[in-house]
Amino acid sequence: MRRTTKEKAAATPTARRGRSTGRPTIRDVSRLAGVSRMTVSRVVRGLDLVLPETRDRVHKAIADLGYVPDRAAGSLSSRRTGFIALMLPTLTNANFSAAAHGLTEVLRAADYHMLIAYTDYSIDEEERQLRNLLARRPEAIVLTGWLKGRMASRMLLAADIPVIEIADLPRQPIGHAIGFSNYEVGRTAARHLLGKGFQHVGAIAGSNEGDVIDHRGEERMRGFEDELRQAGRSTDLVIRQGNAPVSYGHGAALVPRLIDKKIDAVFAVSDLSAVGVVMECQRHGIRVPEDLSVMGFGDFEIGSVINPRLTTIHVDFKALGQRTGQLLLQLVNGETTLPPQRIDVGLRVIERTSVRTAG
Amino acid sequence: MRRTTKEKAAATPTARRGRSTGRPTIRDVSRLAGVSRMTVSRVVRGLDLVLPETRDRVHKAIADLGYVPDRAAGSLSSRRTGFIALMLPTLTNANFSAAAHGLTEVLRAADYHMLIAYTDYSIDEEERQLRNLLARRPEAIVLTGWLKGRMASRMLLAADIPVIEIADLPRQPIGHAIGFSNYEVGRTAARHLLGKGFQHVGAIAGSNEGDVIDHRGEERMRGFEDELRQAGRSTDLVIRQGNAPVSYGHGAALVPRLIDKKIDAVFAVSDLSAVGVVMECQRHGIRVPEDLSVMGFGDFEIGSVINPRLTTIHVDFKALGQRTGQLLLQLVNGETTLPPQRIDVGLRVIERTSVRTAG
DNA sequence: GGATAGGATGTTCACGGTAACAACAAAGAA
DNA sequence: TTCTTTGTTGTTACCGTGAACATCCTATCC
Repeated sequence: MRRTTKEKAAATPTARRGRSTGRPTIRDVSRLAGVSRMTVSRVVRGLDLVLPETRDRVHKAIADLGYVPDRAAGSLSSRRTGFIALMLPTLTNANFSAAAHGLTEVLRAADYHMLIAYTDYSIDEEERQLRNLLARRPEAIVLTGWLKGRMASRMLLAADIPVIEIADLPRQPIGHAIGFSNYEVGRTAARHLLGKGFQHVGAIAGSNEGDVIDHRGEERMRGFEDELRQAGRSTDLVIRQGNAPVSYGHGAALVPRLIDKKIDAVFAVSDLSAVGVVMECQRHGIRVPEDLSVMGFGDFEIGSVINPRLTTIHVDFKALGQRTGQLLLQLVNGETTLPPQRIDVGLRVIERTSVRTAG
Repeated sequence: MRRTTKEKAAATPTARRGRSTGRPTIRDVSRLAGVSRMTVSRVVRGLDLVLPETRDRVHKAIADLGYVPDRAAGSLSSRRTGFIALMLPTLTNANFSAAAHGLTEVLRAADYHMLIAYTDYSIDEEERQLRNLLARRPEAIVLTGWLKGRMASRMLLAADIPVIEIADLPRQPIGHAIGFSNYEVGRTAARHLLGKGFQHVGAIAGSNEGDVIDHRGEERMRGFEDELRQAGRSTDLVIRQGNAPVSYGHGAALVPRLIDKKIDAVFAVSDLSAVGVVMECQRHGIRVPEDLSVMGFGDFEIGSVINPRLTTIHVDFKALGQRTGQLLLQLVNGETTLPPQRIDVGLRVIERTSVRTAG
């Protein structure tokens, strides 16, 4: 020790004053190591301004006490929380969790922590969750919803942090946007099926009633219908029924109506629903794709496993998450002057065997 | 205003001193509403000690400024962060995310926020992630792994917060435990298949090599093998191959070996792997269950959709998450004297049609 | 030898809230 | 009337850390 610190030592180290808990703080470490709190702080943050000998003494004290720095206190002082907020409709969708996964991967390396909230497709939850997230002072926020509320926008504005909207590319982005067009997904699906020569092209999606709303699915249907109209076809075979999030059961339940309507090719709003259709068809002795062609969206793993393998539309959600992470890092590391980015990660049809060539 | 506050007003409200950012703070609200910061704090927390007239004035100021309280600052002072930490192996497993979902649901109502970290089945990540979590000062922590490291235990101890281990019931719980026995899963599966009269009973699981380890799957295999031995059967037909987390491809890839070994009933470590087996069998013209009976674990939704529907073992992960949430709330609300709980949520065989009755 | 530069460490104060307690007014009790 | 109680609001002092700046020491240079 080159110098004696003037930091006052408590008469009894065990005597805790005020509101403090029993957890070791930076002060305990500093006393044990015989240095100032600031020196400990420097060691903890790996600032490399400290003599190796001192550093080792501090590290030993940290290990002895099982000290873990309090990031809440740290961020209060430094104005950097190391949080990135992420708002999702649900955790139980493989594509969203793939995006979250890609995001986390990139940010983890930079010592950022994702703060995840999800709304279960409920609009009311959105504002509540947003407030909760912002209260943690994230350095940036990633949204998947279409934030509508006036109060929500006000809060986002006051928060004054970078905003990235992912998954669906909004027409009027709040800040940056990385994703793809669900509208184009619908158009692409319709174009693909029409191109195969089908006469009775239908689609199945959830209906949007009450508080639970799936904008993304509805966008896909809009695109699908527009493409149908443009080709001079009727949109009567587009069926909306059941609530988001749709799953296997959704598709299975709609098979009777598909038969009723004599549909020969159907686009399902999600691969899960499409798989449900295929499996239910097997039970009814309806051959896929001979009697009914089925196309999905999302390229969920299960689609590539079933018989026949599912034709679908692929979007690389993990890459989407990773790109978001990279942009995020640029933004929080000072490149605040970056003009609003709008990145379309695109989509592509994966042709497998659940769609035949007709006519 | 009944009294004039002595809180010093800045000469120029816009002039920011020190390190502060542009975001409105409780002080800005207090000035605008003409009350003390403490009064604002009471209104924000809904403490109902404030005159309605004053409360309204404060609410208006909050709305005007778009003020969102800083929870980091609040928790530093109150010693309550409102965080519950959750460590998972992965987010992309439907059962784990169901548990996370159930947990979040319960805690959300009590204004707690889940802080999620996941390790991707890597041991090295575990300690790093644990440190990151503890740095946020969660009021309790929920673990799914088997924490091994000495340092990890030291940190957990120093954190001095309730610990709940979920999913797998450990032999020596650190604190509380809610879950089921993966060992029993294996035994139950073996018993079920043996009870059906099969002669060549096998199983497929991941192998545990390198840093990536799936304790849970291995436990199931241990139980399976023990039951086999106890029945005087050979365990030669238990195949370990591929890394956790296993998915559809795992099962599909192992079908040739199942044929090779003339296995007539197989237990897959996970439904996903089992579904892979079933689908691949269809491609090879192997009939399920006539030629090969298949049993899975986890009761994933897809299992109830495929043909034939998958016989499996069900554990109610969502309920598991909810019960964890309820216990958590008891623990953080003062019931610290609660003796260590050990709750077995049990498991049950779901008989469907992928397993036949033999001999 | 004295001035200067730079490395290692220390001190002070602010970050944005809240616990604890104090102060004061109005209403009720003795 | 005076004392006590109750309800509302304010003041003070922290919570644990980091930014900014200060200080001390050693090495180097002319």
